[in-house]
Amino acid sequence: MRQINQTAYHHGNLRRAIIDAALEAITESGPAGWSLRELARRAGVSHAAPAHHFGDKAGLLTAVAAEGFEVFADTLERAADDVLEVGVAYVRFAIGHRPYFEVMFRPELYRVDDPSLETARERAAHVLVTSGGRLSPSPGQDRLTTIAGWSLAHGFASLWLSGALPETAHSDPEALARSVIRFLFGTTH
Amino acid sequence: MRQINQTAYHHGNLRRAIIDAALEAITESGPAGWSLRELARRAGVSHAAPAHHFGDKAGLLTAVAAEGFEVFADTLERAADDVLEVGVAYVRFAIGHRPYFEVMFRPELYRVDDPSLETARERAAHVLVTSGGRLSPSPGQDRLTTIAGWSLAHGFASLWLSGALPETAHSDPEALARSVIRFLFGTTH
DNA sequence: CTCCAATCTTGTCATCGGAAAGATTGGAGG
DNA sequence: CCTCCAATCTTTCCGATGACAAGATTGGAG
Repeated sequence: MRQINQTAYHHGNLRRAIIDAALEAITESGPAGWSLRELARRAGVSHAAPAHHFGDKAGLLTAVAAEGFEVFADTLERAADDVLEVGVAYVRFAIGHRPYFEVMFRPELYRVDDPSLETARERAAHVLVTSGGRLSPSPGQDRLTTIAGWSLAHGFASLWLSGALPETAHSDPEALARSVIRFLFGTTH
Repeated sequence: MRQINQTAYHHGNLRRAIIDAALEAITESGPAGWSLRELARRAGVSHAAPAHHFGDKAGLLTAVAAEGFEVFADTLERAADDVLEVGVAYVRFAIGHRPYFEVMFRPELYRVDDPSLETARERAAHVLVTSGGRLSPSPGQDRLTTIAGWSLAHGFASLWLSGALPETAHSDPEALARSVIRFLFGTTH
């Protein structure tokens, strides 16, 4: 059993500590408003310690995005029974796990060909495509339905996060998202 | 009449040159993948010259966002006759003026309380709200319709720009956007 | 023609990302 | 129990950056 004390040469779980610090920092000032050195300071290690685990800044953000896509896929899969709730779950993830979301859909920040990241991303995409198919009025419109639902959920989440939506921001975003989705895809579900 | 030569102490139109350089740089590597000093080099001036016109990096991005919202508002207003085309115009702007779009909806990058920026942003919002009202099935659903249409257009544009949409990316995004919008809001317009 | 204010340059500082080289230590294998 | 290796972390260094201060240049109003 490791003791967690301040003088230990080995941190014990630096990788996790740095990712957590990154999530906090992203929450506070976005995916670009902080430095690797600051995260190292927060974790109580030297400024070069993170490099061992992540290589560089893009490596760290790759780890963040990969973790994000896994939580994302889990969230969507749990909601997959009720098709309309998949869209709500999409919004719930974006708002409830904002720092992940803000990295995931900014591919210039990380390495998109990371294997574990790709796996989780495809898992999430599969739920979206399946839901789109089940919601489609005719087999020929599966693709259109998927893109429409995806765009709606993604757009609502992005606009809400950026604060672009009007006074709306003060109310419950998840409930509002549910209203919007049912408004467009029918209320009979 | 000023001569534009390489040895002139005064650039002549540095403000515009720096903004143009910023738009190019953002196109190449996103809103964070460049430095003020690099823009100064591209414009052929010293590294401190931009500061006189914009103060700091946030000041430059404020100018970019303000200009973007003006072009944006113009684009939407021109399409305002056909309600469904407002959504298409939204997507056309995002893809045709990508560097503007990538800054505009990232408020942590600039000063959101800039007066000229606020004016243009409200002008754009007005077109969206008006279109939502005209598309709404009943007066009580004006707000929901506006948010739905806005989310759909914004989400489609964002996903297309981030490359998240499937093989779709190879086809004509504007036509695809039109299909998606008509799919959800009816084809009778 | 003069002179001021806008514009641009030079110089400086703390900080950053990244790389190199060395120190420490947990734990596998003898 | 001991040794030693590989993973982990530190120290040191470099070029580049954003921001600021002080000084140089010049267009154009009067």
